[in-house]
Amino acid sequence: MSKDKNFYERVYEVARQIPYGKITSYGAIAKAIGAARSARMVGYALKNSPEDVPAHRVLNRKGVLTGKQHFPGKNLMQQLLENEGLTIVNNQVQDFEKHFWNPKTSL
DNA sequence: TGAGTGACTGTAA
DNA sequence: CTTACAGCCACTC
Repeated sequence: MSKDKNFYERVYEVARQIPYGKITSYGAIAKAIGAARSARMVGYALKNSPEDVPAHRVLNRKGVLTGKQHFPGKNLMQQLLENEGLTIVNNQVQDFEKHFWNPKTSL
């Protein structure tokens, strides 16, 4: 059981706010919840994320699908992103900054 | 209780 | 430009 379950829920809450066709980074979410240095934990939390959380829209700061291997199937994450109008080459999103969505901006 | 781990990030070479 | 290293926090065993 987690002591700071609130941390996870914060991550989910922000992740759910990611608009369709947009993407963000782990660090961005971490900052949004006030845990800028816990970007790694964001990814860890997303690993346990419920289905209503679009974890596939969360990438690392380079725009690489680092968590692709954690999704069911082999390239589900990429397919989901491509389905949202994004272009992915070599596990990396093209025009990452262009589609980047800052959680703090939405707050 | 302590050590190990990770869907990361920023800085250095 | 790319590659390497260290710092970071929360979680698991």
